[in-house]
Amino acid sequence: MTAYPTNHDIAEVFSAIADLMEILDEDRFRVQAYRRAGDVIRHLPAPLATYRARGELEQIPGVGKAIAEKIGELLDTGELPYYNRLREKVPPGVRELLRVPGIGPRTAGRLYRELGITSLAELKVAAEAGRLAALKGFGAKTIDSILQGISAAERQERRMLLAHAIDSAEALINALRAAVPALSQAAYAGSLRRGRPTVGDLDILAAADDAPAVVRAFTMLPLVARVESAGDEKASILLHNGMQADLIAVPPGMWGSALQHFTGSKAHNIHFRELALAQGLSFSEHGFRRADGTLLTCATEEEVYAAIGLPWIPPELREDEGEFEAARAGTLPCLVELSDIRADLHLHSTWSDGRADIRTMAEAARTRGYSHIAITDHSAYMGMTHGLDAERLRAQRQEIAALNAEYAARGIPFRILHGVEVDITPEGNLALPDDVLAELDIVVASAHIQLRQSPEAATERLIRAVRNPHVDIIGHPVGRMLGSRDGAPVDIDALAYAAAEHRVLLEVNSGPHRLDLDGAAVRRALASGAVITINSDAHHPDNLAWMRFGVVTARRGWAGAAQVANTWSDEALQEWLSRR
DNA sequence: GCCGTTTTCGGCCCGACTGTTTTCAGTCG
Repeated sequence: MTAYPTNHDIAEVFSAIADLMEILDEDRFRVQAYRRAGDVIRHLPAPLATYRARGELEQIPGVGKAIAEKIGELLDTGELPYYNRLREKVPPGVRELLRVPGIGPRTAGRLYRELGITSLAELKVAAEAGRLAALKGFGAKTIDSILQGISAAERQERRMLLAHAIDSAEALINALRAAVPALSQAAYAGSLRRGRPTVGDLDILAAADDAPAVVRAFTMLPLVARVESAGDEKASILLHNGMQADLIAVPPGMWGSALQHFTGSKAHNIHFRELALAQGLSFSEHGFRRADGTLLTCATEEEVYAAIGLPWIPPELREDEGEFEAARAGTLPCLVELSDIRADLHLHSTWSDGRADIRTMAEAARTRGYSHIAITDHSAYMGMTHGLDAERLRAQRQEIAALNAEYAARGIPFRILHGVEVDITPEGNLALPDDVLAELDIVVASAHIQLRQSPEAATERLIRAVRNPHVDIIGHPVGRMLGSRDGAPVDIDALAYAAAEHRVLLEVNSGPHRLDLDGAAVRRALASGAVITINSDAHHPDNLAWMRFGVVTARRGWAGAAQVANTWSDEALQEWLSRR
């Protein structure tokens, strides 16, 4: 473990504990407790060290006295004796057997105890040598499916980006609609509908009077490479592009309950069903089962939530992180919508590393109905070969002024703000002098290099930038790249307090690899009084469409339109910035 | 191990699908 155990590191320990306990067949509710703690910690907006410093560890849902103590041990020593004792009972390699689809904790435990298998490689050898057949209950089909599962696990199937998942899901739905004209409704659900930054598999829901026929048609689509399982209402398939997709088909009258069930999250559904049970209703994807055995079906999600006395909850909020309490109290937020967006305040052009000139980018923005944009090319700094210095910024200013004059002359209500994306050095200085920044309409300050800093250094770096009187936006604040690097361990609360005090906007960068800030951080930042801006960071006119991913991310952070500066008019933005 | 509009003790969501079974356990979402 690194010098600063990240939330991710610690979450991984608790997930591993849950897996090992489950393999050892320990109490399933204790297993569940560790698993939940791992999941919650993995998505926390601030470093665990920050929670502990404030004595707030036990306020984290799913973290009680015992787990809080273990977090403390991990933060202080990077070690956890309890975890080490488990690893002595079950070699860590046994855990990787769980990655094989179809192998769960019971099977993994038996493979270890009865055959001494302690890794994927050993499992493969044993399966190919026919040694698995010696186990009671292991028939030819089971062994065959394990062999297939091993190759799937070996392919290291990664979670896919939200943007790619949406493309595939929409293609799949279109294909299904074409194959089944009688389809009354079809939609994607799951983590994709909740807008998570990455998605493990596609969950497709379809409604038709003859549901089994829809399942059959689904499994026969040309996009399908292999059928994993198929019944009367569900099927699981592998697409040629490597993605896995699940379908649920229901009669139209059950659309609401099925959509709710299949959208999740798991934690949200468990909480929902507990609330239903408290009212004498047992809920499943088929509807509500009353105490007398009768079934209450729901054609819409609104009916599902209404049945237990709640308003409809937007999918982006369904993580069991307070949405039920807010729904009951009538305080659910009115979330920002893509149609609220009037500006994009972080765009590049061929003046630095963009692929289109300023006019092209501006016209793309006008096509989207925006009223203003900011052109924010890179400052000259280490590694940025085409970055702008003071002289080129002045030349760029003239080009933008000419374009604005042209729009005004043609009576077009559209304005281009002249900005820059200036680098924040590791110490928190800016790569351009103050007098140059003072000439610009708007300044985005971003860190691009040396992101592996201590929590203190990473936070101080950004806060120093916030305190610069010319900085208006902190771009992609933590600097994560999905699938390749974690973000800097920034204390979001501290950053947001400073941003609120100095009237600096925190960015939700909509780039499919970034989505930074993420939803949890947005929520935390808004709670601290900060205002955000959702920007595409487009380097090509097509990239302006990324805005939808940023909006979904902000919605996951409970953001309303008023808290998003690029939903404001140009005049309102100017007034807000000028009052710094 | 966590948690509280039934509870500080006694609960902890629900059902489809599969394979190998004569009635069900394991896995998955």
